[in-house]
Amino acid sequence: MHNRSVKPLRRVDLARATGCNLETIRYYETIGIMPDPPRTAKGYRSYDDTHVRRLKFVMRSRDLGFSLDEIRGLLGLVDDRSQTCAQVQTVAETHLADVQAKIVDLTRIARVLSETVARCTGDAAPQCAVIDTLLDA
Amino acid sequence: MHNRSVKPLRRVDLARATGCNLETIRYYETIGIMPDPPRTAKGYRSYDDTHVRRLKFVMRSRDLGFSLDEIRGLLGLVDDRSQTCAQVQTVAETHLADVQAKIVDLTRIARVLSETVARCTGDAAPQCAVIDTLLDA
DNA sequence: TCTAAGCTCTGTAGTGGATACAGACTCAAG
DNA sequence: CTTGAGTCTGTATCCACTACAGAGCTTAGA
Repeated sequence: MHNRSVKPLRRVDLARATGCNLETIRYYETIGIMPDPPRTAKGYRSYDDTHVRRLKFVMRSRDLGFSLDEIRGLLGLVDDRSQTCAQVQTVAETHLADVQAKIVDLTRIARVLSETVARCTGDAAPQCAVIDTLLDA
Repeated sequence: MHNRSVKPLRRVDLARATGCNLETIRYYETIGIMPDPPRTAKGYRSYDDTHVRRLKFVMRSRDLGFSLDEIRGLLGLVDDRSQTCAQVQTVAETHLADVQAKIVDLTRIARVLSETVARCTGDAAPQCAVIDTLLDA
């Protein structure tokens, strides 16, 4: 195993390494998603590889639509490695069901919208199929 | 034309007639989506049919996922009846494109999630396909 | 007539998930 | 020694609501 010490990362470096917004890092620290990092003598945050990995985990989870609360749960399961798989599976399956419900909703909305827009004349008339749909009970 | 005067509606009556939350009505008034209604001598809001129709319009629009800003635009086009159809069509088409983009996103997310969950053993093992997916770069 | 339920009013705070900005400070390269 | 890029903190803003406190009013029934 190599033992050369690695240069600590500044906040902007962590942001660049992960693609995360600079301010969001601080936000994640205040709400406990990311740990309070060690500080330099002057009070500057000092990150390392573990922070990069954890933040990437958070961002991939957000990208898959997990809420910060769900991510807190997932991180807890990652940190405390016991009985992991079944519990994680439950969280993921619940989330998947939410996502699928949202897709159903949006699909209905898209259908109504495109049917309605299709009835538009598109001219300068004051009458409009979209407005009619929205006005009709 | 009938000319019998109609009993004015209280806030709770408007809420019940439309299915809108009580507080949301006041919110829509403060942000200008709904007009400031006339008041009784004691300062109570007094609504009529026009408010019911307008609020129903707003709620159907929200149901179709239009933002309050988009709804403000649609209401403007409803109120000021000139050149309506083409403009409304543009708003609706833009919104439809947004919705379709969201569906694509969520579909990708659902695919990743279900593929990942399918690899779960579901047992008490500390190793988990979901976590692996989230950890892997 | 009295009472109790059920409304009304206002202002303000909280939600989630960030993002932005002010104002002061520090660090590194040229 | 200057300049630009970074740091720090606290606080405000966004969307679309929702909730609550604490006061006042109205109305139906006993």
